[in-house]
Amino acid sequence: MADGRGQGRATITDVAERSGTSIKTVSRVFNDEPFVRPETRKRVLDAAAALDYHPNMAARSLVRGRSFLIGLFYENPSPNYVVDLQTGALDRLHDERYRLLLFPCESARVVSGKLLQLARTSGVEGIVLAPPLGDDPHTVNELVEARIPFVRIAPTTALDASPTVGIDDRAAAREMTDHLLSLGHRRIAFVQGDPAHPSNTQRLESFRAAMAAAGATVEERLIEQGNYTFESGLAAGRRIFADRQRPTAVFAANDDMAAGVVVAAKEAGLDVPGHVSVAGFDDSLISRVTWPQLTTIHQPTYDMAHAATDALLAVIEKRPIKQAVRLEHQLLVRGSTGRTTPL
Amino acid sequence: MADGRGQGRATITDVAERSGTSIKTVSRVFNDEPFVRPETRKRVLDAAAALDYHPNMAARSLVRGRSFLIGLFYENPSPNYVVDLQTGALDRLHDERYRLLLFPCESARVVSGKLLQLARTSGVEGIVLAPPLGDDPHTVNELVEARIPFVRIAPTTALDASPTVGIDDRAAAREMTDHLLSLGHRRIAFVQGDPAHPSNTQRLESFRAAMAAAGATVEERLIEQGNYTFESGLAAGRRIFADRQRPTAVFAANDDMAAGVVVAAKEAGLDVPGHVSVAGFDDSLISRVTWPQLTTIHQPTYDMAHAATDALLAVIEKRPIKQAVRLEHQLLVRGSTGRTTPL
DNA sequence: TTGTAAGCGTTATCAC
DNA sequence: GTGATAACGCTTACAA
Repeated sequence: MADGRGQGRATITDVAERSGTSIKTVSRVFNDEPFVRPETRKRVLDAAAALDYHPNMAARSLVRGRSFLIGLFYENPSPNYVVDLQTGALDRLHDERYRLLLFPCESARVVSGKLLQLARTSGVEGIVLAPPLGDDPHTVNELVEARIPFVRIAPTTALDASPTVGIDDRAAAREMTDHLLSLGHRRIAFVQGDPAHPSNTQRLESFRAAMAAAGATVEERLIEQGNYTFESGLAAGRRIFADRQRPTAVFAANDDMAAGVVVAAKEAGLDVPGHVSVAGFDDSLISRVTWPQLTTIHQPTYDMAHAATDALLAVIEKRPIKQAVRLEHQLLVRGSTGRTTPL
Repeated sequence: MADGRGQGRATITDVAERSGTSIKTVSRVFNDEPFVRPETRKRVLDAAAALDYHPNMAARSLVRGRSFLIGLFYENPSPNYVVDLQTGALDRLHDERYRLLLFPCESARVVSGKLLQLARTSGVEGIVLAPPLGDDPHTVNELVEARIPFVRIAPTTALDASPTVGIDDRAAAREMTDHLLSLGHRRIAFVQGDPAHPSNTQRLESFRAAMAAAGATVEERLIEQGNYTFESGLAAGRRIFADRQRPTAVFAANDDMAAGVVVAAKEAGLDVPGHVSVAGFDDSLISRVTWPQLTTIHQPTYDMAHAATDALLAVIEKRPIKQAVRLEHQLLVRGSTGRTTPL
């Protein structure tokens, strides 16, 4: 309005003119700086409102040398998990000046070596790495060397390379295994996710340890391979149940795969949990959608993302931080596990 | 490096110096402008690579008066749908300079009147409105008046207020109803989502019309209310099956609710589809996770988001556009529907 | 308590 | 083909 450019939004100069002050004063008002007389402040605010003025983020970013952009990198194929993650981060960012940029790394769109480059190009000030990205040594090294602030969710390696937020995966897997053992199961199958994914390995190892502690034998042919998707769980379940010596329980490293196992069981004419118990991990939405609902481990994904974002902002703003935040998990016993009924 | 500021990223000036050219030339190279001799271009590129130079988005945005930010507004509570939406938009933006900003509007975080303000504050250049946001007349009016480019996915009202992308909801609902009718069902329940959500209304109306056309009676007590969530479908299913005169088929306005209905059926000791058929809408991941898998309508959510984003970029860049893009839907007959077996 | 002036890293104008 | 130089809208010394 003040200048002829019809389309143009009002600038700080327009507000200064209209309020009869200087741009510096307007700037002060919009940055909540002290030393502005209340009435001056009001004049500025009124003018701004009348002009529908909003500070130009680009200009602000430029002069401060900051982008106010946070990158969330994830490669989890479960939409439930992803949305929890996003919501946690977004909620923490609410009311902050920061914006969230999404970097879905599925389908190798982002190869290991590319992450840093992507971060650079997009100009993010900091990064939240969701599992399993936080366990890629190459990526972690690059990030450390580039001195880009980053926080990892549920990493299992190089724990001091960055602040971390997570749960106790081993304890959780042990609790689940103990739960199955306590129901009388001895022949238990395990469906793992990506074996290169350390948290998966932790769950598997903890499963083995708990089995050993109970004097139960882990049969290697019952350790199946999946990749965290529902489909991979379905395939694994089919293989498991094709065996004559089928297990009486299956523990999958996440809910999506466990849901697949449940469907495979149904296909094979097996009742869950009558003929076979199935346990998952994550407490994602899908665990409540199967029938029966899945016994699982509640992972506070939302809270972890929230806490991770919180920690990231602290790093960026050079506030004191906690290097490792450990959140509570919870064993949720639902309908998919029970005592075995002989066929 | 060129300047003493240790942390600072290389700037266009650094590249110019190192390559023995001027900043204008560097700018030309990075904007693919013509009139740069190949060897000069190479010198610039080499210098940039050596300096790990990346153009500063803030400066670029400032001088061009553009933010390169696109806003995706949605309020759908289904993570599967949301992720499809995001992925479609993100994939279209890939390789473009634009970035995607997420605006989840659930839980009334964004009230109707606030959307415009949010868009202004965040400086987005354009907006993709996912259903049901595109049917809020207030929002649509505001956006039109503010002259902010926006595209709506699957709106049902004010179709010429903006470019739109969608499927033929009425035809889809009719096909599904006909499918159920063809299986011999006559007493069919319908679980609707938010009644204020026109696409829901369209589905319901089309259901009524198809029923009427087949001479089947729609029983009002069998029109149940949900809100698109799994839980609401579960609740609706429980109410439906509590009735002595239960229907032989249930048509839910989306998959999440249909999945809830399936679980309610199981709770009631009913076999699906033996005792009751259940149909959904969307072909979201959840439809493949239930057992049996859901008969549903494939909504190309990913493609719609992709096309909507594509249209939005066209609007922003003032390229010619198609005002209405209609994508194909598909009836997917899976295990959850079949002929009724008398109890 | 308020204002002036100097940049921030680009792109755009217009000479050369 | 190429290069000075002026914006872009804002924050931040530094004055007043």
